[in-house]
Amino acid sequence: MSEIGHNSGMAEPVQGDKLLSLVERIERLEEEKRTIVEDIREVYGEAKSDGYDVKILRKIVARRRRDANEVKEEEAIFDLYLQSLEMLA
Amino acid sequence: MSEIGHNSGMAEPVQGDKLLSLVERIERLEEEKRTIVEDIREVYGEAKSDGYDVKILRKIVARRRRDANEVKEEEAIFDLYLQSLEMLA
Amino acid sequence: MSEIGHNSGMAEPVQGDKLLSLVERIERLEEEKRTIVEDIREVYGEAKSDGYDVKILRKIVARRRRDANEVKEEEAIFDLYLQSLEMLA
Amino acid sequence: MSEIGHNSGMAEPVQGDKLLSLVERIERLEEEKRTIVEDIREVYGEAKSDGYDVKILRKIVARRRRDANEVKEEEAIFDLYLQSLEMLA
DNA sequence: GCGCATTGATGGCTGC
DNA sequence: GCAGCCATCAATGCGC
Repeated sequence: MSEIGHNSGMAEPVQGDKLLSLVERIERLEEEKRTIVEDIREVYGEAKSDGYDVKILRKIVARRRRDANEVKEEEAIFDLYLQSLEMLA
Repeated sequence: MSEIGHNSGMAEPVQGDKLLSLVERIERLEEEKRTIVEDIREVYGEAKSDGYDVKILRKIVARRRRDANEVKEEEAIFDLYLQSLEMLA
Repeated sequence: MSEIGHNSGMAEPVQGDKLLSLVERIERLEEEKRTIVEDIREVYGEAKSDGYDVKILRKIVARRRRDANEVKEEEAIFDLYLQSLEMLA
Repeated sequence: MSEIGHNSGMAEPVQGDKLLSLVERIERLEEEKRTIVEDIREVYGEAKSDGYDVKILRKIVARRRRDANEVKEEEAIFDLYLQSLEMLA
């Protein structure tokens, strides 16, 4: 077989383009990501012109993110307990 | 004035919510970004199940990105040279 | 044990000073680094007084560095491909 | 004149090599810098094998650096005051 | 004082 | 499953 990628199935159309397709999907997504990142930067820029201290603002956002994660963490543990209890029931 | 942020203009409604508004816009964008990042991971995962070597695939993507950047870079340098020359004119 | 750091061996003299020793070695190296960085800045300064456009000069240096890295990169990718092929053998 | 760089003086030997010379001096210094950076990394690695928490260690070093800078800062201000006083003397 | 370039830190991925 | 590595992202410092 001339393709890289094991291709365990049989009889596939356009199979040779799979790699290119994957690459292009990734590149498309990376492009979107880049856009978002720029948008975020712009919001920080706007905050700055509003007189906010960007560095502190970043810390606030990071803190809230961390707090949110901790909440999820707690819930995950809580769920684990629940499951454990259910197993014993 | 009781607000952080200099607020050089006058008579703004809901002005105290500006900070919160900024934070929430950022958080919204970060959420979108997280989604994209997950999508990218999924595509790599799909590539893997197709039998592609993810590590190499990443290198390929990185390489193409670098090539594209290089083109831009070249143009930037070219422009710089032009500017330098104009200064001497 | 009263020390931070596990210290799995036995019978060490001055063992409590290990942390300080590490910190000081790092600081010494950082000092050296700072010197080098200043030297580099000075060379750019000299270039500037010679009439060279520092911004462009930096680009040139960066470019040469990148080219060198690219060679290494190519070799790395080449090796990766080899590995992938060996796995299929 | 065929050189970039104004070269305001006169009659210089090897003048065309000035650019290359500058670039090479910079590259030499960057190489040294890279070595130092590696050395620093190694010390952190050693600290790690000694059981120290690298992240915290970095914070300690950063803190001490900051403190040292602040001392210098103070001294600089102090010197400024001195100068000011001398001017009035 | 701002923007840019470098440098340091964090988090995810890979290989043992 | 965890440690080491790499890539990304924030932060500091410099030059204009």
